[in-house]
Order: sequence, then C-alpha cells, then structure tokens
Amino acid sequence: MAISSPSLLLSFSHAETIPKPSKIDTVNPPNPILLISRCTSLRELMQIQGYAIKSHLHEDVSFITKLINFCTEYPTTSSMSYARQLFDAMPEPDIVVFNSMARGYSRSTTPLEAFSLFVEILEDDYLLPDGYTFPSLLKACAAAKALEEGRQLHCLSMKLGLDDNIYVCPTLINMYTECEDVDAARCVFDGIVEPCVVSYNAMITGYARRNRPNEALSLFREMQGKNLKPNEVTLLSVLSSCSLLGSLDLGKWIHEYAKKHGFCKYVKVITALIDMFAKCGSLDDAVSLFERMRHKDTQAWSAMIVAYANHGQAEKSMLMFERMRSENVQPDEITFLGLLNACSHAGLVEEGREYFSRMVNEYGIVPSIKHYGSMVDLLGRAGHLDDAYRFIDKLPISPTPMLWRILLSACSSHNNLELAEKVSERIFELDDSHGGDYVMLSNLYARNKKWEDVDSLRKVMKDRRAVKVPGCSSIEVNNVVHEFFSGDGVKSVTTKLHKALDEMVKELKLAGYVPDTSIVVHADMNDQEKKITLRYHSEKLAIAFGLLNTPAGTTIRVVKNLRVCRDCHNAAKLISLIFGRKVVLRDVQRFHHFEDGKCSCGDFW
DNA sequence: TACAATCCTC
Repeated sequence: MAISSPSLLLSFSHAETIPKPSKIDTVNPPNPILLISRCTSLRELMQIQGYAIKSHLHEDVSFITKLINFCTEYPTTSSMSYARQLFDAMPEPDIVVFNSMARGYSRSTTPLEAFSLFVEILEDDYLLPDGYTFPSLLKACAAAKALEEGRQLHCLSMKLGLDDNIYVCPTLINMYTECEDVDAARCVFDGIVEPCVVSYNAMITGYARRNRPNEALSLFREMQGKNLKPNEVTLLSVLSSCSLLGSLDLGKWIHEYAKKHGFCKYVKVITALIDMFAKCGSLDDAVSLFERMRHKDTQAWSAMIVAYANHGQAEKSMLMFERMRSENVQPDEITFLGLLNACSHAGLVEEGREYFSRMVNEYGIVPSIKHYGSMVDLLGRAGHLDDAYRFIDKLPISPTPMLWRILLSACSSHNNLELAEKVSERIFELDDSHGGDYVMLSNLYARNKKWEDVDSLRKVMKDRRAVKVPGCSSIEVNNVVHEFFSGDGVKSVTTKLHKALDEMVKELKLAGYVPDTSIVVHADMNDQEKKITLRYHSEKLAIAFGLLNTPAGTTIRVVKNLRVCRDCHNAAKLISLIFGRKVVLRDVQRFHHFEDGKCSCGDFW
C-alpha cells in the first residue's frame, strides 16, 4: 500500500516534537490536543493517544474527533483501520465524526465502506445525516461506480430536503455521470433553479468524461449566454472536450480566453492546453507552451511524454523522461503509460520491457490494467504474439475483454488467423456483444479467402445482435466540426463533395493508386461494389471535404473514431504528395502525419 | 468538516 500522505512522509524531520513516552513530564503532561497539530505520522498519533489516557482525554469526543480527522485527511489502509477502531469505540459518535469517517473512506481504496457504515448508523437510528454527509457518501459511490447505492442516497437526500443543497447538487451530478447514467445527471441539473458555476462544471465535466464533448460544449455556451463566469475547472473540461473532438479552432479560442482572463497561472490549465494542442494535431504549439512553463509538475511532463508517444516520436518521449528525472520530478503511473505507448508505437520492445520493470522495481508503482494493455500492445504489435498471449495468461488479475482485444488486433496486423481464433474465443466468453471483434476476425478470414467462415461468423454476429460502431471521421473548417460516416456518402453527401471525391480518386489513380479491395469483407460483393465501398470510407470523405473547403497548401486535420484502414492510409500518403498538403490524421490510437507521400508511422501501426 | 478538477490500454 503506497503512502499517499505528504505529512506521513515527513515523519523524520519533526519527530522530536512529540516526546518519547519515557520522557513525558508526568507532573505537567503535554496537551494531547496541541500535539495532534504537530503530529506527522500515524505512529506518532498512536503515541499521543497513549498520553491521552493519562490526562483522561481518551474519551473526550472532540479529542477523538481530531484523531479521526487526522487519519481521514490522507487515508491509507492502516490509518483508516485505526480511525475505524476509534470510531467503533465511541459510545456516542455524532454526525460530525461520522462525516469525517465517510470522507476518509470516499478517498480510500475501499470507498463503499462509507456506505456500509452509513447503513449501520441509520439502522441504529440515532444519527441524522446533514448537508456535509451526502457529498462524501456520493463521492464514495462515484469512486466505486455504485449506481444503486448512489440512487438510494439521492432519494434520501430528497426526503431530507437536502437535494438542492449547493454542495450536494454537484456531487449528485458527478455521482451519476461516474456511474454512467448521464441522463439521470442531466435530470438533476435541469432541476436546479439557478445552477451555479460548480453545477455547470459538474455537468460539463460529466459529459466530457463520458465522451459526449458536443453536449459539454453546448452547456458551456449556454453558461456564457447567462453571463456566468467560467473558472479554471470549466476550462479544464472544455479543453478536454476540444481534445476529444480534435477541435483546434475552439481550443485556440480557449487559449486566448485563458490568457485574457488570467487562467494561465494554473499549471493544470497549461497542462490541459498542452494536451489539447497535441490531441488536435498541433504538436508544435504543445511543445512551445511546455517549454515556456516555469514550473513543470509530474502531470505536465507526463502530458508531454504522452503527446510525443501519440505522435509516434518515441525518442523524444524518452528524452523528456530523462529531463524530467534530471530535474528531480517524480514520474507517476501516467508517465510510464506514456513511455510504454511510445515504445509500442515505435516497436521498441526491449526499451518498453525495461520501462515496465523500472516502474515496478525502481518506483514501486503497481501496474494497472492500462499498463498491461500497453505491454500486450508492445509485444503484439512487434509480432511477439505468443509472448503477448503468455503475458496475459500469467497476469495477477483476470484479463478484461479489452486486453484480449488488443492482442486480437495484433493478430490481425500479423495475419495470424490461428491465434486470432483462439483469442476471439476468450473474448466471446467475456463479452460477445462487441461488433468490432467479429469484424476484425472476419476481415482475417477474408484475407485468407475463407469465405464460408466469413459467412458463418456474420450469422453468429447477427444472432448475438452484436453491433458494429460505424466508422466516423471529422474535420473542422471555420469553427464548425463536420462529421462523416463510412458508407453514408451515397445518401447524404452533397453533389459538390461527390465531385471533389471523384476528382480526388481520379488523381490518385493517375499517381498509381490501386484500391485495396481485399480489406472489404462482404463475400457477396463484386469488385466494383467493393471499390465503391472503399471510396465512401469516412476518412476519404473527410479528406476530400478538406481539400474542397480549405486554402491550398494548408494542413488537413482529420479525426477518426476507429483505426485508420489500410486502403485509406495508402490513399492519404498519395494525397499528401499529389495535392501538396500535409494531412494529420488522428485515429483511435495514435497520430499519422502524411507528408510528401510518406507517413510518420513508417507504416508500422 | 463539504461541491466541480487536466495527463490514462483500442
């Protein structure tokens, strides 16, 4: 268990301020309440409790409350279990001390203990929850993603007339969005007569965290219409929405807004701006902001390491890490996630393994499922498929569908049908509703000309009602984000765009482009139909739209929700050459910079 | 004693 309390880490420097039990002046014993304020570790706190017995304070409610507060401020497993002992020993704990316990649990690794303890005290029927009780308990539910418990608290807060408390409202919204019930959150928000900035922030953040950036931005506009002043928290969520959308124009506007209203003094805002610029494809802007930062914290360094990783510049990610270390900034789990991603995007298997082991052994960071995901990607993408399979099998935690999915995608890159079938089985045992898995496997069957398997898999997919997420690419032109869905070109695309698309494909063919129909799986389509399907891939629609609607020579920035397809990747390389345009394409896992007929990924993806 | 909080496996 990692020590999360800075005060606990300082325990040596102030240790003399708490007298050793043998040195206690029994005539004039030290005042234990004063000692708590000087206390720097749990061990010292326990000593103080020992003196208290001598001065008959050990049953004093305000004294015990102070002890408990100390433990719950930076909760660890041991401090919480000590606090619980103290709490259970109190003959009549009041709601204030319960609130302190709840606050501690909500920030600990066992948040739902707060709820269980709450149910106990309700059954005893002697404590009445107040406006301080609900925020802690709701936060605990949010941390544990416990929707049912959260709903019960919501009902109770209504019964007690506390649901419109200015502190309870935002936490209710946050609890619902963290438990993935965004509509319920919106209901709470809509019920507020005059929402304050914090409630707006809670709702905007909720939308951003649940991947609904358009709704987040529309609330942000609504808020400005009402003349409510955004604060730095608002900007963080709005910037994260820009990042999700790849909306560089809006992001730049927020940057100007931040400069004008003095928000650039917040390290978090600058970090969010760095992330936004990087995710919107403008790595140069991210770098220049970063280099101008006076105080760079762990998060800022990590954001930059992640940025370089996503843009395929592994060397720079690693260099950032060295600089970070030389400036004595401690890396955290996100830093290592960035480094692992950098290595996996560049095929640096040994370096990646090395970082993983340093993270665990040198920095004592417990790997999370995301680190494991990165490792599987690192091994799999580089073609060490069996290693990756064994890696998953040997994990100390049970693998998630996502973990197998990453391996499946590596099997597909390396055309290993045998392992892909085995991996698919493992996925379907856990989750058979994800259409992308069937598509990937059936693509592999198609590449190996196993048409019967393609057909039967399609049937299985249909029977299980698995839905495929449609490919969607977007491009921002003059502050408006335009979305294109694969295949819907025939219906919804304007005549003008059709012409531009025709023109683009014609030029491509002159330059030697041959549509790669092998990646279209439908066995019942003829070659011509396959070519038409390829032509209406969302990436091509968005790029054609960009060619049509942006000035010659400017960079075309496209964001795609899935991985870029091989045929579109080939086409984009040629487009950058023929039309003299840089194309920056962000797909679900990384950036591709196309220039002069080449891609920054070096075709390794 | 309290509310919202950037960077995070595809």
